[in-house]
Amino acid sequence: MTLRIYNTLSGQKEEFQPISDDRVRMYVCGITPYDETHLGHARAYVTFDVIRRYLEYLGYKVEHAQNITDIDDKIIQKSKLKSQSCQEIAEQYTQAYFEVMDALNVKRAGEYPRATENIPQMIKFIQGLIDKGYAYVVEGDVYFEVSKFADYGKLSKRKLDDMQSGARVKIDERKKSPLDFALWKAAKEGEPYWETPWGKGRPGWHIECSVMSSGILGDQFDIHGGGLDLVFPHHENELAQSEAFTGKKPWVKYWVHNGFVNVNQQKMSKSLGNFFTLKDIYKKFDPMAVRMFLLGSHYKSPINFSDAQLKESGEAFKRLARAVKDLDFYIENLKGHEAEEEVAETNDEIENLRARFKDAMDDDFNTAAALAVLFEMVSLINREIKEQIVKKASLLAYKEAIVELAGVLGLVIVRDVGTRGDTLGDVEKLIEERSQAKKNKDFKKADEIRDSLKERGIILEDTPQGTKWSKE
RNA sequence: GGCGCGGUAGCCAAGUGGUAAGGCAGCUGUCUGCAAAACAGCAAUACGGCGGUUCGACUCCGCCCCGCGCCUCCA
Repeated sequence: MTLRIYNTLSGQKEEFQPISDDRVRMYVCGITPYDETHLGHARAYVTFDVIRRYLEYLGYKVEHAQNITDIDDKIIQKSKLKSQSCQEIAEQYTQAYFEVMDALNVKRAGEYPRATENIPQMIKFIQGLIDKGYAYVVEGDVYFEVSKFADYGKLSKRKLDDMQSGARVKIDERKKSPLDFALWKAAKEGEPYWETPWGKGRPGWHIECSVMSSGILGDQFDIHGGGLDLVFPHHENELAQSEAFTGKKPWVKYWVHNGFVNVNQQKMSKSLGNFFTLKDIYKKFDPMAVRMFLLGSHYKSPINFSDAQLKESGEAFKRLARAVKDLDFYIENLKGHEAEEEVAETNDEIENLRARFKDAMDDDFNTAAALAVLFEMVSLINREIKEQIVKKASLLAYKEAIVELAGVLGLVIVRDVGTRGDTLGDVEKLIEERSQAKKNKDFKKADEIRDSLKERGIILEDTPQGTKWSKE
């Protein structure tokens, strides 16, 4: 099977064929850093992180760029509120963003272009649109004239007439059409501005993505992504600008959009005030529980956030992580070697599971189905350990496979168990003491040791091969 | 009004024209000094409603009901 991706532009799943054979150029709409990163953002960036990881797994070289909108109304507002420069505000929240994303194991993009660092290119781009007759200047503002671009609406499947009748926006009389959108905004008193041929001002929202994506990835590239809420107007407008400017179609081959995170069946959003920041969520839950939660359903479906859901995802993650810890333990402690046929059989099983994992991911990145394959592997491993039909060689092979596939989903299932020598030695000494106590049938003492370690977050489990310990 | 998404066991969630993955929770058993984990098994006889097409639909078609989103800054 080959990879198929749902393309918003065509409204269908399409076979994925990048513009050049061995590399994929992907642009993801990034954040406007004026507030804390919340779960909704996590959904978007985990989605594209998985897409990137899977493409890399398939052997593509992925060029991944993600913008940072470091100048905009919200930032200006916040800057006034906190008496800090826009730059400071943007920088602060950008760093906060990286922190919470790192915890989620989201790979950093190759480039993070900032709007304010690309102003000359934007001016050139806008001037080009004016020269070609797609844009006009009104009192220092520059607008894109939607009616000049025949394909307008093709991404979001809207007709100009439908929109006009339904528009609830207050109409700016200076614009030729209410749908015309700002490429450039004239500066207001006290706002940051840049000099341009048409006066002082700052960029509109959409222009940066057109300019920066093509600046880094070229006039045409493979994947452009973001949340479903960006389809209109943001991406529709970007598309119009870019294709109008270069005359090349399609600007973007595959448009990919992720669904929302809901709270009590409502979209999590800033304006509703029902958003949960990752920083706060991490106080109660492991970031991997969050990742698991996001991976548990298809990236386009709405998902409902609740503590109970995250807890459940955390439990599921633990089952996965435990399986790997167990593998380590038994690789270390299981005596003897298995027959060659057994190893061959293990490799067959792994091949089969790997193929099914790939089938799932090939179907528009079906992480929920891929995860199911991972859990089947866990069951298989646990059963074979229990029945003692596998030994070291098979266990090593299983471990390699499960870490590999979990890695494609960005799940970190192998973790440092605390390598500080003294702590480790201390724990092992206590375990030894407890084993002695158990031998002497001094269960009271044995339980005390187990309880005291539990208070330190260390769980003991007895097995026929000895006592296993792990951190919670 | 326009466009779009969803309604699968107690909960979450894949999926298929021929009687349904996986996870969480529950119950029983095995193992254990006890536990934990794991394993085995059980239970829900799970596919919004009504019609239609078909030998056969949860899966296709039509209508309806319910929930949600976008159309305005938003991942």
